[in-house]
Amino acid sequence: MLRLSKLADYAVVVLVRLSHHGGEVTTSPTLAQATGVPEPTVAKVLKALCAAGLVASQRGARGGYRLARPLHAIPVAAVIVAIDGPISLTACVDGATGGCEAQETCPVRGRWDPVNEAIRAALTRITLDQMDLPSCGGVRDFDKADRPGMMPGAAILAAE
Amino acid sequence: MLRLSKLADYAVVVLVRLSHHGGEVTTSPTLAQATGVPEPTVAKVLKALCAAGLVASQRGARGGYRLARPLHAIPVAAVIVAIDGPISLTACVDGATGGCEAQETCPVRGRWDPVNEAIRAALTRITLDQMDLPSCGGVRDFDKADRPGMMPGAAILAAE
DNA sequence: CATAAACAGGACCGAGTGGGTCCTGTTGAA
DNA sequence: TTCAACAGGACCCACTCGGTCCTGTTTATG
Ligand code: FES
Ligand code: FES
Repeated sequence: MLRLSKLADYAVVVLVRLSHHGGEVTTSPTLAQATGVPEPTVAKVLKALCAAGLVASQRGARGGYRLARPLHAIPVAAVIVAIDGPISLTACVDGATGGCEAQETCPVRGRWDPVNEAIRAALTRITLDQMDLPSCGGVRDFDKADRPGMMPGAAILAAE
Repeated sequence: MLRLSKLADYAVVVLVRLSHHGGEVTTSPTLAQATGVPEPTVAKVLKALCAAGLVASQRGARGGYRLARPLHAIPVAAVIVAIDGPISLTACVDGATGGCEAQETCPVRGRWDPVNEAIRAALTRITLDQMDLPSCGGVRDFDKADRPGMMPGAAILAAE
């Protein structure tokens, strides 16, 4: 349930990895090497993050990306919004695919708002630095570059 | 972002509607009429809910469904789990689609757990009765059956 | 000034999944 | 005995998303 987009997961990985480079600009191929995520995908993610202002880009030769803010100032909500965007195309919003024509009589009209809000709050409360520090005993050998088949993907939030 | 399955939305609508029938058994066609959700889909949802123990079924002629517990005892998390199930098929769980072979070195290994937990808590805290009572001024004419094109679908939780 | 490295920002395609439908039992009240 | 209604599958199609690629544009560097 509540499937999180895999791209968003990648974004978190990339951002955390990027933070380990200090303030130095880092190229997307380098990040791809370090994370094991295919390079084009890393580039795609970084572009989105840059557009959202989470990372700053340096164009031209010797260019690359740099964190725009420290990790502890980036809530996961910001990352998710940057990647997946505030997908407004609900059936309720625009009548794109035969949307609900009886909005004012819908039994759950606006009923998801509190749920929505609660989740949003939870996602805003947790920042990226909390996903970086080793707290569950995992191996943290980030210095070893090129991890072959690493594929971040705790991309599903299973309930219970 | 965080797209909620549409079936889960349907389930909430059906459950709330079902609660308005008191303890009387109600057929799925009746519920389909009342909610506007296509009948086969309602049946599908009800089967899942029955399997999860959220509703009780009465087989045979004059059969139907009945709430197994009052609304305030059903957290939305239970509904979502009943419908979508604790989808365990993460890339991390089974190596189905080239899953991560370097789980122990993965940078975000287990990092989503707190987020997961926070969302789960939020979803457990909110119960179905909170999605029923009119609190935002919406029209609540449940007694008028057959709503033509009603299509529940606040199925996307947009963040910010 | 020429060159190459690296980002920008699209278009594009294929696989996977979930919404929706249908069909065949099985149950049990009338 | 009959029929309404649930049980529990199988099934198909549309849509989305992950992933790739291509063509600019920018800017260090020699
Ligand atoms: S991708 Fe499965 S543990 Fe990191
Ligand atoms: S389906 Fe859009 S308001 Fe209910």
